[in-house]
Amino acid sequence: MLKIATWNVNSIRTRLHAVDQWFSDYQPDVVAFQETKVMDDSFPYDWFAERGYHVAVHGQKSYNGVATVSRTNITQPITSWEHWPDDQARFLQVTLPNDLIVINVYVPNGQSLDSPKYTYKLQWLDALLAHLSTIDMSKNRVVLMGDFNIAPTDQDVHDPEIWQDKILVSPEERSRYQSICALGMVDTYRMIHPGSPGFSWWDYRQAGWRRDRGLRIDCVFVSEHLRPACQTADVHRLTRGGDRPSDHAPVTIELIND
DNA sequence: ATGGCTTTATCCTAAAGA
Repeated sequence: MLKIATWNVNSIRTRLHAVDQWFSDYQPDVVAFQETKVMDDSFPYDWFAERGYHVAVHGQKSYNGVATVSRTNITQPITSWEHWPDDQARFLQVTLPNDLIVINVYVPNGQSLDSPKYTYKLQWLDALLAHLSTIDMSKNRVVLMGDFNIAPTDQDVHDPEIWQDKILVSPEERSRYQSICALGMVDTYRMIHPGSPGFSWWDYRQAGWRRDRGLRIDCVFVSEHLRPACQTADVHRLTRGGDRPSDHAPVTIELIND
């Protein structure tokens, strides 16, 4: 059994105490981090090496940054797309033993519907879709996970009226989310918990956590080929109530026969 | 109507996040 997680930590160096607590509790095998906010040469490699994890990073200064850690060896890291070069560190694909492809994404936030950052977000998602379309999801073992910055439906939003016409819930964003599914990828949390909100993010402001005003924007997809192997998916929301927490909680799946 | 909180850096003010 393989324990796989995605977690937007909002600075890996500032959050190492929370990472330490959660790794001790859950003992994950593979973790995709987003918003590491650190250049590659300053990543806390030693912390992970001491605990038996291999590390692949794609970082940048101050903003963004993704990293994938695994108890097993990591090969074939890919950090950019030839068809759409991106100067922000938001994508990291690696291969694990048994030809398991693990794709870690930090989808742009977009800021607001009238912002140039929104245009960039939609273009970024189209580039991701172009990349995913080159992989046959019915034949390959693929995990796609990260902070998608999209609440796929109103079920994933604490108060859809408040979020009406805001970023993260627009038809254009949701359409691209559906396009990921149409390529043969399964939204694991929603498959296993069709009736639970499954919020993974709560605003630091307005007592968002205490009032449970959250969104489900962090997701683990598996390829159709892997669907039978995934029978467990969870949001580890208690991390959000810990000491100096990230505003995102880890989202996990467990794969059997691995 | 605005901002609330948290992090980083060109560090006490601004930008970005969602």
